Amino acid sequence: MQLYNTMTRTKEPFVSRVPGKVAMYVCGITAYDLCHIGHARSSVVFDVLVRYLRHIGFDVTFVRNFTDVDDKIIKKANAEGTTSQEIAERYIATFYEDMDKLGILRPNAEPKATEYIGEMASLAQRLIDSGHAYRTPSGDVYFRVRSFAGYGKLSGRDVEDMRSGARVAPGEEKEDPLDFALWKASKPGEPVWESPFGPGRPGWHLECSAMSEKLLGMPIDIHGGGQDLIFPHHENEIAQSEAAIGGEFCRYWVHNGFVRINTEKMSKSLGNFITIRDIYARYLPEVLRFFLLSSQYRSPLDYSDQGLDEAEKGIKRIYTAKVQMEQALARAKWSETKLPADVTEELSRHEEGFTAAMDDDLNTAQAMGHVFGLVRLAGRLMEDKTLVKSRETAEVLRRILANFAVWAEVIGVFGTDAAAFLAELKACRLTRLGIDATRVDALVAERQDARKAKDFARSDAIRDELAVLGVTVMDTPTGPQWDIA
RNA sequence: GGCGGCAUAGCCAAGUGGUAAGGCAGAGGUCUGCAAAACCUCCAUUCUCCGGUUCAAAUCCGGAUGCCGCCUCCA
Repeated sequence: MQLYNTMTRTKEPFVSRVPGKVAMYVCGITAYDLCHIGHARSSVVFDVLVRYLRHIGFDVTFVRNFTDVDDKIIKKANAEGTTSQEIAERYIATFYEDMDKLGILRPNAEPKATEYIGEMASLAQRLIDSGHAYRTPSGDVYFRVRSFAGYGKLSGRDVEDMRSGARVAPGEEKEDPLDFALWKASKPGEPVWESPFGPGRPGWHLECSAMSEKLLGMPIDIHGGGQDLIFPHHENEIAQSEAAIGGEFCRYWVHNGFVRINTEKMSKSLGNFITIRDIYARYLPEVLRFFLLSSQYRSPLDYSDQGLDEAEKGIKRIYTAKVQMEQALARAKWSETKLPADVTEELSRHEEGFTAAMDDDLNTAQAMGHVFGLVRLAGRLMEDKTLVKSRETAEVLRRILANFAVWAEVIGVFGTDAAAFLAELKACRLTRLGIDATRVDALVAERQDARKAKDFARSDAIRDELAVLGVTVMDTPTGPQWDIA
């Protein structure tokens, strides 16, 4: 497959370092607050990448960390009069609740920074020994940015340009304003660990370097995260790791685009974020997942209720088609009517199209187009009163359902039982729209009585009444059914 | 100020040289007592604007305008 590599700014054929195996590391969350839709997007994108790599035959070892020691965690802990550990545990728990519902697979390893303090300290020591880092009188350890020739290669920055930037103020004991902390000397009210350079805590960037080296080995194949991590976080990781190991740290850098709100980046600091829970209060998790996959992962994605409504309709249509196909296949007797030749052609076109789209830098938006292509094809066959009875149609429908099952595994959408999903969706929408199901049932029953009595004026009046409530009634061979308009 | 990205129909969104996927909404039709779902048909001679390269450009180059991101914690 082709993957866009931030390092080279081009799509490249993905070739793993060890044939058949992929070592992948994604920056996880700093556990100090509820996750927002931006976290959801990042999680879904890399979840799909892992699923797809496995689908095409790779043995993927996927590591995603939790940052559980950090300024923001400490600040919150002190504000609440509790420990960093308690704060981190609380938000790791909410992370799992939100992400499990979104269908995010658990990684092979989920290291916490605090579990790898020793590895971090020893990495810092190696950098000191090789002259890439230095201690300050107060006990901090800084990375000497100018000692690493490749600094800036990921983010496309030039060290000289950055140095002249007026906004970089020199730290008290830094040799150079660009240097960044590997170890911070202990301060009152902060968690503290012993180290060869005295008591303190690790700097943020160090954990990913230390943990990926320990858990995956160097170089790793894929390193992922949001675009906002490119600088300084990933740039600093490269500097630390490559200075320490004297070789390449990571082969493919993959970054997802932002979720925006009113065309502005959604972020904690801007305060314009919507939590995943806010969405779950109104929409099914699968609707959110479908929405997040409706555009290519590198493009910005504008959040809107309208976008979620459209995603909801789209996914409903797919599940409705699944139910209809299952029903059509329940037939006992089949005819030998032949299908037009172009049916198989179209089927193959969408099957190949889906794979080609996913192969092309995980183009889920395009892949989804092929899903709908098959939905339409199935609908066309089932609509035709002659073809629907054909044995060949049954074969095509089975093949479409089989494709859907495989694809559902890959993108993590429309894989659950169709009837159950539609029932859940209906319940969700009833709540969201404030519709009283009991009252609707009563009206529908009353209308059915009127219909049996051929009192169509009365039956239509009730239909109108239901329409005002936002409900449409469908008369089926097995009796009336209703749904939200 | 430095670096980078994006601009496709009413809305969302694919498409990186060969003549505009898909979804939502909308219009007409089939079906239906009426509807709904589903299906069929229609819905961008055109891709922000201006130049250029080419037999051929939404796609490449130059310029303009607008929006966004990174340069500080951030998925």
